[in-house]
Amino acid sequence: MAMHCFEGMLESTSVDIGLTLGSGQVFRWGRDVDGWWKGIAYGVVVHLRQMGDQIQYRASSERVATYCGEMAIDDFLRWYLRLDHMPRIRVPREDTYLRRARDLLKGLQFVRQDPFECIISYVLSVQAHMSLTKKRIGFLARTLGERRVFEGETYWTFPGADALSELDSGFYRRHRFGWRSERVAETAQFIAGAVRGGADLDTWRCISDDLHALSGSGVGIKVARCIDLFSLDRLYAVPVDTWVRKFAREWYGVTGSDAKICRWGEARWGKWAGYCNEYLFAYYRELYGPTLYDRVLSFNASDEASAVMPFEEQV
DNA sequence: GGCCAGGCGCGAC
DNA sequence: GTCGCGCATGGC
Repeated sequence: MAMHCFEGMLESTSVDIGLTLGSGQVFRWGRDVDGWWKGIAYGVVVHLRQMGDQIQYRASSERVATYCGEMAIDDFLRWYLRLDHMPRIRVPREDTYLRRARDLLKGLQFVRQDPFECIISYVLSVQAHMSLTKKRIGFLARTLGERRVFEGETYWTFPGADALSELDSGFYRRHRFGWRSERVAETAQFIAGAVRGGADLDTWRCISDDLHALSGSGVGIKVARCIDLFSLDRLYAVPVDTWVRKFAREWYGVTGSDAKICRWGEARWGKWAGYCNEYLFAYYRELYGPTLYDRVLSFNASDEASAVMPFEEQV
């Protein structure tokens, strides 16, 4: 059961691992007390540590299957962390907030999340604190995912669409997912039906767009933009959440519906609007919300498996 | 104990 | 197309 460790080094002149993995875009990464960032993505356990311009890695597999095909682990990590892509964001001279935010958060990159995991995660995140969302995602992984033991710690992969689609909304209700229950169940089933035989990036984009158009999926404008930005290479997307509403109003005098703020941001910043919005979002939250230090709790990979498995109904 | 969370969906206009 | 409101749950 214990897995071999594949190690190596990656060049990274522009990406900051802590800013990236601690930004809140991913739910299954954490920083351990030993200084390593630990997580599981695409079914592979990965440990990362930044050492200046280099990133040291340890991984549980040397091959990784993605929607872009199978990759060697170092190619995968360069792709996943988007190490070769850090666009130079041009800031209008008068936009002092964005300039400050960009200078402070230079190195925050968008990870290429697994689209299915990203969709389910953000459907679950609706009107819930990140800590609770993380718990729910972790619960799904422990009950339906595959067990991976790496370096003495237990991890669980995120379940596939076929596994998740076996659950009905009653299961989620019983496990106190609230009104997200019907939406997660419907969405998982929709995706399971749509990805038979695999899906590439274009297919995932169509699936996400369809879910957004489909009422009851739980994919509204905000969740759709998160999926776009964090897993579908649509780096122009501007997700509008409670923090974005605040900085839009207080710093730019923009008010109104989320859709209106979204259009404003995407029109204002153009091609790389996702970066601009994320810099401002993270900067504002750092000033007025929980800081990065507060949010990055010590890592706990080895949560006990749930005593109640989904198909062992205990009433 | 009240307020809020990386909002969505539905029914009125 | 846009606005207002109800919604389950748990953290703080």
